[in-house]
Parts: sequence; C-alpha cells; structure tokens
Amino acid sequence: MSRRDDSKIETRELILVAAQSMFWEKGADRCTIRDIAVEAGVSPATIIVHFKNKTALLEASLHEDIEKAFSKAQATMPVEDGLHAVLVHMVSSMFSFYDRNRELYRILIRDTFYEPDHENPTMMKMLEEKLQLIAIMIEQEKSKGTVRNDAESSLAASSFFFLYIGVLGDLLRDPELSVTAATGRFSVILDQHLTGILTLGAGS
Amino acid sequence: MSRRDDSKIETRELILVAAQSMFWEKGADRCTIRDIAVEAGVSPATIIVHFKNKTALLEASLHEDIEKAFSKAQATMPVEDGLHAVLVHMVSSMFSFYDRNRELYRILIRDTFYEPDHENPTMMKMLEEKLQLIAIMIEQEKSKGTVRNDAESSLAASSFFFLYIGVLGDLLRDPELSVTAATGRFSVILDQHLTGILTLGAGS
DNA sequence: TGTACATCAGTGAACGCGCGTTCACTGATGTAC
DNA sequence: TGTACATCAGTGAACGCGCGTTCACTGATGTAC
Repeated sequence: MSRRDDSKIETRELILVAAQSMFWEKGADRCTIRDIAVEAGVSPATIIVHFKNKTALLEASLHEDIEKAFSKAQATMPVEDGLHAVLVHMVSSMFSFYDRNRELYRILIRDTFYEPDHENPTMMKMLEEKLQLIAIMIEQEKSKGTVRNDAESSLAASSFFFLYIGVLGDLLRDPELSVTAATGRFSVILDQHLTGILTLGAGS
Repeated sequence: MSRRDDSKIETRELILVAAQSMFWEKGADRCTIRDIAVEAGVSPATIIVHFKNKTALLEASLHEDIEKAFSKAQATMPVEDGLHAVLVHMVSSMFSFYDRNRELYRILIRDTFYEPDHENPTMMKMLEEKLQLIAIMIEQEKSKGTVRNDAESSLAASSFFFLYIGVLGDLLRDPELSVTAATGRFSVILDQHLTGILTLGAGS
C-alpha cells in the first residue's frame, strides 16, 4: 500500500462520511453531489472519480450500516424458538433499523431495487447473499423435520423476502404505521405463509 | 359540456396518445416532456397544465391499458378450478401483459410504488382496489370452506400481492426470465403460501 | 544515492441536457345586460 | 338579437437548478536508470 493509495482511500473515506451526514440530514433527493463535495472539502469531480454516480455513492454510504444491523440481528437470533420466531426477530430488527430514517431507505430501495441494467449492484448483491442464508436456514429446518422436504427452499427464501420487502414498503411509505404494528403484520403474514391458509386436505 | 371543455379534453387526449407512443418507443427515462409536446403538437407548458409532472403523465397514459388487461383476465378466470388456479391465471395474464414492455413497466412501478408523499396516487389507488377484490375472493373461499376461517383475509390479500409484485419484479428486472418461468415460479410460491411449508402439526 | 521522467489523484470550470415553473400574451369561447 | 366584457386553454420563451461528463491542468508520488 503506497502513500498514493493511502491518500486515495482517505479521500474516499472523507467523501463517504460527508455523504452519510448530508444524506441523513437533508434526504437523498434534496442534496446534491456539489453539496457533499463542499461538505467533504473536495471537488465535485473528485466524487465522480471515486463513485460512478449519486446512487452508487448512496449505496456505498449506507451499505455498511445495513450489514452491521443485519449481523447484530443475526447474532441475537432466538434459535431455540423455531423458524417463525427467528424470522420475525430478524425482520423486527431490520424494521427498527430502517425506522431511523424511513425516507432515506425508501429512496435507497427505489434507486437500487428497481434500477434498470443492474448499474449499481451493491444492494442487489447483498440481497442475493441474504437469500442464500435464508435458504440454508430453511434447509436446516428440513433436516430438523419442521419444514416439509418437498418445499423448494430457494423459492421459500424468495417468498420470505417478498413478504418482508412488501411489509417494509408499507412501513417506509406510511408514516402512521409503527414498527410494532408492521412487525405484527409481518408476524401474521409469515404465520399464514408457514402454516398455509387453506383448510387441511384442501391443498392443490 | 361546453366547446371550451370539449377542446380541453381533446388536447388532453392528444397529449395522452402522443405520450403513450413516445413512452412506448423510447422508454420513459429516455423521452422528455418536450419530445411528447412536439409529437402531440402542443407547447410543453400545455402538458404541465394538464398533468402535474412526467410521472403523472406516465401513470395517466398507462393506467387505462392496465385496467383493461386486468378486466380481461378477470373475465376469463377459471372459477371452478379453485383459488390457486384462479390466482395463477390472474398473475399469468398480467405477466403476459407487462411482458410487452418490461422496461417501461419497471419504471412505472419504481416511480409510483416507491414515490414519496403519495404525490401521484393513481396507481396506488388501483392497487388498493385490487387488494379489496382479492380480500373478497378469499372471504368467499372461507364461506365455501376451502380457506380457514381464522385466516385474516386482508392480510392474506396483501401477502398475495407481495408475492405477485415480488415475482413481477424478478420478471421486469431479468431479461432472461420468461413469462412461463416466472409464472411457474409464482405457482410454486403460491402453493407454498396456500398450503404452508411446515410439516403438519408443527405450525406456531 | 541522485536525477529525469512517468504516473495518477485531485482540481475547478465549463458544457449540454432535462426538469418544473414562471411569465406576459393571444384569441376563442362564454356570459351579463 | 347584439354588444361589451370576463374567462380561460393554450403559447413560447426564459429561468434556475441538478445531473453526469469533459477538459486541460497541477503537483505529489512512484520508478527506471
């Protein structure tokens, strides 16, 4: 690692810190790359040198905290209480995390999840990782005998994620909806998903 | 209805037709209000008089076709084949519809579903309507005895929608994913959702 | 070790573009009398 | 019925702003010899 590389990393860090505080305070839509450049004490062109565009900068500045929140949630999973409790715990933790700035994370999802051409893959990659993790958890439940062996685990993981992102969307969209209420909503939805809503024997 | 109102409606219609063809051909992100104004033979300012902004125009120009596609799907529902078949039919029909221009509908979802402040409520209103409809269908299944009475129907409708929009997102995002494959994916996911993935008696 | 040159992170100003908004206006249509 | 005025849809040009990109450049750091 040369001095040149060191100072490049330093500049990058300066930009990230400035971006984080500006995005956090003013909202992603209401602050410009020029704003962040002033805050970081660098030229606007320097930001483009380090990050392809505003969305890439947004992703980079939020990614780490999200990972941390997820790891923390993962570390405190109530493993002994079964799949439903574990998943609700994860979701509840993430809801609390995103609740700290609903507006900002809504913008993040909008700009990454529905971005054309996978131009900014950071968030999508993280998503794939987590899906993998949940699929493995479901496979483990299978070997424990709590999940049916014929349940396709990667699709089950997708389902879980779709339900999660759906309720999360409700939370981020509706200021009236509390984290507690959203978690309750998810808990019921997940229960329906795990046990099925059909009467016994009526499955297709 | 005065002549003045008539001609106003006519202008609006002119703009909508132009918008539809321009959005369709160039994509929503790649065509400007000025482009559409030229195509419609009106001033750019006139478009803003009729539609608050580009997103509102996009919604207005696509809304009607989506409603038609939905109605058509609804009219051909295989009611006798049960809930799973009916829902897969609806989803499959809508997938085929959106497949005609994946890029365009992805932008539509991005700009309406994750828009802050409900500034452009057309699509969200349509969504609420459809959710209502599905909740009613589920209630009917309850009275038929195929769905458990303790299953909360509005949350079940939300779940269905979350799973639908999730797989739709996959479809719109991934050019490699065919309508058939996406429909298959949804069918399995829905089956898991209806019958549950837990082994019998292991429900929470 | 020193020298001469190459590399490259960062600069600051400018460009072209799209956006929503504003403005004074035109001229057809509607209405009061 | 006609006249005088009010209303209002639409105009076209301009504005300010944010965006990504480009450009020639500076100057510190790295490297070949």
